[in-house]
Amino acid sequence: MSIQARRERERAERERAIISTARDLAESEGWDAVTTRRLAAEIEYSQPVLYSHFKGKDAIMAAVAVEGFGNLADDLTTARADATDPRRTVADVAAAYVSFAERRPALYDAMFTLAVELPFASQEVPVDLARGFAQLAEALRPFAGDDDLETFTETFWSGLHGLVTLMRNGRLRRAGHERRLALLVDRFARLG
Amino acid sequence: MSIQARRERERAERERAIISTARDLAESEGWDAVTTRRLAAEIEYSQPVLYSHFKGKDAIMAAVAVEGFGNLADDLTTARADATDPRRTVADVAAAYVSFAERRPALYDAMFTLAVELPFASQEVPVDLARGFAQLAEALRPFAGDDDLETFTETFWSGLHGLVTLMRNGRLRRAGHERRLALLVDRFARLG
DNA sequence: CCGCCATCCTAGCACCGCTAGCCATCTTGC
DNA sequence: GCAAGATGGCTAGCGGTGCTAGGATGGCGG
Repeated sequence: MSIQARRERERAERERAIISTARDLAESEGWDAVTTRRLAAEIEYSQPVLYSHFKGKDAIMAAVAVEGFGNLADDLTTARADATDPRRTVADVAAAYVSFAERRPALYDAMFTLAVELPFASQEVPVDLARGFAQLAEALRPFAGDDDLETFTETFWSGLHGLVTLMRNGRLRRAGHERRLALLVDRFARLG
Repeated sequence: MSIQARRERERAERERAIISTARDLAESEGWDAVTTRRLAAEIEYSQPVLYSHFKGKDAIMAAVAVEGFGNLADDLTTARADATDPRRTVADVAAAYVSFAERRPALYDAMFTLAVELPFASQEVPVDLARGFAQLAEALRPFAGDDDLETFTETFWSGLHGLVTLMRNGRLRRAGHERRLALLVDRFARLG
C-alpha cells in the first residue's frame, strides 16, 4: 500500500512539475516556446509522459490557467482587505487586477485569451474565477445602484479586461494608461 | 508597356485573392484552417507564390486585419450618420461595434488578438483605425466633460472590446449581454 | 524465482511555415 | 528570326509541431 502511495505521490508531484514548468516557460519565453518536446526535456521525461497526465497541450495550458485564476483571486482578495474607503477600494482592486495582468501577461493570456474552451468544462475553475469575481463585486456593491450587481460587475470587469488587452497589444497609447484606469474607476465608482 | 501593365494588374488581383481567400477561410473555418498549403490550393497557385506577395503568414493575416479596420470604420461611420440624439448616437455606435465583432469574429481576432505587431508598423492601418476611433470619439464628445476626449474614448472602447472578447470566450453569461452593453453606454453617455 | 504488468522511451506519423533550386516561358538584343 | 538572358512558378525538401503506436525495462505478486 505504501509503495502505491509513493507512486501516486510521485505522480502528483510530476503533474505539478508539468504545470509549473509550463507556466515558468511561458512567462519567461512566451507560449510559443512551450512545446511538448521542450516541456518534456525540462521536466526530464519523455514526451509521451505528458499525455499520461493531460489529454493534450491545451489541457496543460488549461491547468496553468486554473492555477492563474487562483492567483488572481488571491491578489484581489488582498487588495480588497487592505482598503477602507469604498471608492478607494474599487480603485485598489482594479489596480490589483491590472497589475496582475501586467506582471504576468503569459498567465493572463492562458486564462483569458488562449485555452478558450477547456477550463470551463471542469468544475473547479468557476470556483476560483467566482472567488475573484466576488471580490470585484463586493468592492462595487456600494455603487451598483439600481443595476443588477452581477451585471454591473461583469461590465466593469470587461472594462478592465479591455484596457489590459488593448494596452498590451499596442492598440492604446502607453502614456494614458493610469488616466484611463482612473477614468474607468471614476465612471463606475460613483453614486447615482 | 501594356504587357507589363497587365502583369501588374494580374499580380494585384492575385494579391487581393490571397487576402480575401484568407479572410473567407478564416471566417468559415477559423484561423486554424488557414494554412499556407490550404490557402495556396484555394487560390490555385503553389505555396511559394504566397511568399512573393507577403513576407509570411503573419503578413497575410495583417493584410486581412487592415481590411477589417476599414470595414469596422465604415460600419461605425454609418451608425453615427444615422443617429440623432447624442445619447442614442453613442448607443448606436456601440451597438454597431459589438455587432461587427459578433458577426465577424475571425476578422475581429485578426485585428485585435492575433497579428499583434505587424499592422502597426505600416502606415495605412492607423488611418482606418483612426477613422473608426474618430467615430467613437465624435459620438462621445458631448459626454467627455472635463476628461480628455481621446482618453475618454480609449476607455470606452476598452469597455466594448472587453465585453466582446470576454463574451465570446464564454467568460460572461450570454444572457446579460444587452444589459451589460446598455450599462456601459449609460456610464459613459451621461452628463456630469 | 519467474511470469506478469505497469511504466516509460524510441521512433515515427501527418502536418506546419518556409525556402532552395530547377524548369519553362516570355522578353530582349543582335 | 533566333539565341541568350531574365522572370516567375513549380517541385521537393528542411526543420519544426502535436501526438501516438509499439517495444523494452524494471519492479511486483504468486
